[in-house]
Amino acid sequence: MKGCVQCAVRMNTILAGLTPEELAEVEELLVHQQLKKGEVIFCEGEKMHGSYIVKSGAVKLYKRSREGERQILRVLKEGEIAGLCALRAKSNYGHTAETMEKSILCYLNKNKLDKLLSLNEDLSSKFLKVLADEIDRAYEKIYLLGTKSAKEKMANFLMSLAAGKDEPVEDGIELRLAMSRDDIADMLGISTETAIRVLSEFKDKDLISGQGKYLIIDDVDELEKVD
Amino acid sequence: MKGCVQCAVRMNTILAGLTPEELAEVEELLVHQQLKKGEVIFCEGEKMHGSYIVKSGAVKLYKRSREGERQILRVLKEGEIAGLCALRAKSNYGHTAETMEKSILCYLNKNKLDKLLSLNEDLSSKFLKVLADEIDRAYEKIYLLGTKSAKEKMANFLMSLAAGKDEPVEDGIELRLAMSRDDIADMLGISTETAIRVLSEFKDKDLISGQGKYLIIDDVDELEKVD
DNA sequence: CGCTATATTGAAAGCGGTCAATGCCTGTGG
DNA sequence: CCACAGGCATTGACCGCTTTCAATATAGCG
Repeated sequence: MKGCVQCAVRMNTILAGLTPEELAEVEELLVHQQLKKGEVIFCEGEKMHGSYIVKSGAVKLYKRSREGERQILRVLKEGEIAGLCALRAKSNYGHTAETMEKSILCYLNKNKLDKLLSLNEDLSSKFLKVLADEIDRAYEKIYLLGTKSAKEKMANFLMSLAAGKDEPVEDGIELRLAMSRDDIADMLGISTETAIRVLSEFKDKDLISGQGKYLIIDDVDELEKVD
Repeated sequence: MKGCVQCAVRMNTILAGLTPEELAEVEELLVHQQLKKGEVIFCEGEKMHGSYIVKSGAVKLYKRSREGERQILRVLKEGEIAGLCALRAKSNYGHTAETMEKSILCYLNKNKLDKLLSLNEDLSSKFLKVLADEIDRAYEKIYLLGTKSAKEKMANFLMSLAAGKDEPVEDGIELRLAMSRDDIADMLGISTETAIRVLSEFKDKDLISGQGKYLIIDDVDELEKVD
């Protein structure tokens, strides 16, 4: 468990910045979990019991219909939190969370989280910012899904991945997609085939190159103008 | 200004439940505004300065692209809050807010709101719940936009309006849409013509009746099963 | 009472989805 | 080490839903 506190301090999570006493408190609240790729952390409709800080790896949040249609709502990376709905009054998870690769998570029990929040107003303030940021991100996604074509969605997706990198490789921006074509399609609200076709078209037009999970953006300017 | 405090108490807002002293505090923070239909409260990209509680009327939040495509993110009714992004670190509104009818708003300056939040942990807790609820709502919308057909979106929209009413009129549920076909289309991420055509089809199939802003859901069960 | 915005309908074109076949890549067992 | 199975990626053909463009109809408003 000591490791959890260590990681809370080192990591760029909302828990960073707590006082030593608070961390001692936190120590009792955190539970480490190591999960393999493809494991379900919690499931839509399941009774809600807490949140999970992603310490390493990646987690996708999604909803699925009875017919199997799936929409990926969000991909969480290191330092982000799954199950924020633990802060709500309602008591069931509204979506499913699943690891996309081997991941380490810190579990925060809801009751203890609530207690911690009521003790520490600075932590509340941080959570408010995290939630408000998440709303903004969600609004942006609603906008993209509601108004953009498949090509525009894909271009936007590739550029959002590129935004993380500040080291433009010699000729372009190198990306490694940590997900399948299927996942990409379900993030963008298009079919897998369309996703693949759009990528192929981008390659034909020399906007991108590479293959499989390793892609290179060769022409950012043109990608921005896709139409 | 006294009226603001009165309304804060009476209204079902997050400000309800504050102690008398806190309300006295709030009194200085609130500013009333009466706006006509179609007035812009704040604009995407504009420097952020505060939030607005909707006291009466309705407010739509939307984003718009350079080409004029518009996506309505959310419609706020009495008691809800526009400009929640005031809680974030970033300093610009991420979307535009505009009244959909004559509305009364209470303005909450950001700095004072922050102060109030730091003074009152219960208020922080309420805001956390409001924000978490909003995230859930946004996720649901992402799911609908990403996976559903025009008909399904419309059916879902009509039923969500019906959900507010508990008095099923003799033969069906009476709805009065407080918005144009254009607005509906931009909420669902479809074209105006498609929105109208879907409504016409529903009428042909006797799922709904009525015209203009007054519609009646005649067959909820069938509407739920729409394709 | 005309004017302008909104609502409605038609026809044609295009984007994206579905179905189907094939290729590719990896892990596994013989 | 190789063959094979299963999953993922890719491409083609075709179809249907949505959009777009255009023409009216209708309604709210000054």
